[in-house]
Amino acid sequence: MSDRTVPGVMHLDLDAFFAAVEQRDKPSLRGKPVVVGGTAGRGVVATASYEARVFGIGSAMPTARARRLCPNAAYLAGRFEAYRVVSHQVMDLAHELSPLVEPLSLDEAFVDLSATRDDLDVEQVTRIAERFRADVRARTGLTVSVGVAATKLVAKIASDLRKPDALVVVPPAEQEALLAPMSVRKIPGVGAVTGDRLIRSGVKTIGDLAAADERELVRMLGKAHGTALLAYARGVDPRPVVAEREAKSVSAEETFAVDLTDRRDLGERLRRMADRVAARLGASGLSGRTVTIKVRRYDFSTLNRSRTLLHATSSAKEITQHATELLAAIDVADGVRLLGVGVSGLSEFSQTDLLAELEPERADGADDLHDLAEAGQEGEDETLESPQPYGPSAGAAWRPGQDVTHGEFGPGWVQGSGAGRVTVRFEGPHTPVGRIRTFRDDDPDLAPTGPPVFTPELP
DNA sequence: TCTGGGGTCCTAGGACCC
DNA sequence: TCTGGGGTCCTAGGACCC
Repeated sequence: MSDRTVPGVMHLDLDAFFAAVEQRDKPSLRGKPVVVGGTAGRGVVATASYEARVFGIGSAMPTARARRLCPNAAYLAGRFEAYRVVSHQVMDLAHELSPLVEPLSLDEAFVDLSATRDDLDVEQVTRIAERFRADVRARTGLTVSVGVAATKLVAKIASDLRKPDALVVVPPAEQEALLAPMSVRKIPGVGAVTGDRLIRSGVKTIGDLAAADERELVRMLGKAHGTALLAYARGVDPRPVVAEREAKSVSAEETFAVDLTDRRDLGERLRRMADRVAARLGASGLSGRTVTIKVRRYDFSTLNRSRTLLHATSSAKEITQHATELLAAIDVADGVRLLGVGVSGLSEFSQTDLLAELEPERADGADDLHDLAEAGQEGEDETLESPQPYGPSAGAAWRPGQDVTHGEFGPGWVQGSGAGRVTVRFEGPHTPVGRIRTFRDDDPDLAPTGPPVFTPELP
């Protein structure tokens, strides 16, 4: 475990990650504004390239607004397969530094450098971190910002301090002076609501927070949040770097292009989302006892309804059954904007699941305390790859950014589509800027592919 | 400007048990 | 007949993160 007087915690954060992978793989986008996220009507920005940020575009902004701010940016739907490959490469490099790597998302992780070394000092961690950053660049072609400090809190703040492509090491002795003048909003966990509450009560900086009264903070923010924030502000952060945390829930949700009111329509979508959740549970050998649905209404108010079973399940039919019953009790007449299904209270594959797998015919549930509820009344068997007859991606067989290949022109990517046409630019990570061609969107020579292979330059 | 999708953690109240 | 305190589980909602 890390010693709080030694700069042993490293935080890594890939710069504008999704957009950077797109620019790497699409030469025509290098140096240009690129926005990755939901491209349909109700989409929001996941990542904007630094060139796009100049126009005021940032994460979580509605894409419609981003388009007004910068109509000429490239708007791409995202290629998570490609992002996962890169993320893996970076996490592998992190594991070369320490066995204690805690991923926070595809593009962020903590690494406990002190797990394998004693007596770390500022010079040593600087060397380690700079070599790591060079390795990431050579292996993936991307830049990563890194912060190193004695605690998670300070390491994370440090990695953000001089982004992009920067290393900031905070010697423990300088930590307090660094934090004190910063806005309380810089503390991860202090968002819009907590930030406003603090600022309205006169607590603007981390220094102010460190001097605040604990009882007052607890009254304002609750026990856990109040005491934790006060400790952070005073430089106290005992959280260890924890490798491999187990998943606590699995869910799927969808925001519709237009609000829905039709129960059959909603039920069908609920069933498809339950299929996806069940497939993911099955793939990771998990099942769960609590089924939850989420309903966001036309006015953005959000309801959750859940039910805890006597046994754990990963069955699509069973999840659908319970989710459908939960939905039946909700008034949808005014319009549903988003619908979701989740399973929590997870455990490793349960007995019932094994039985169901071994004896698919038998559903008598004799050994089952709960009413197994003879789930699928329609008797219809769920398939994982059901076609999507409607939805926000209606008719959008070609998504912007998608990798494709053409019989005559070779590999490329979709720039845009509509009105029966697809526009493709033919280029890859190691080609010059490519030519553009437009095809009928049912051109038999055009086919989707996986991501292009990025090969690092050899030393 | 009009708000994604995948998660985590916390709080509060009520049921229930000892 | 009235009144305890603590612990756990469940449900619902909300803040927050990337």
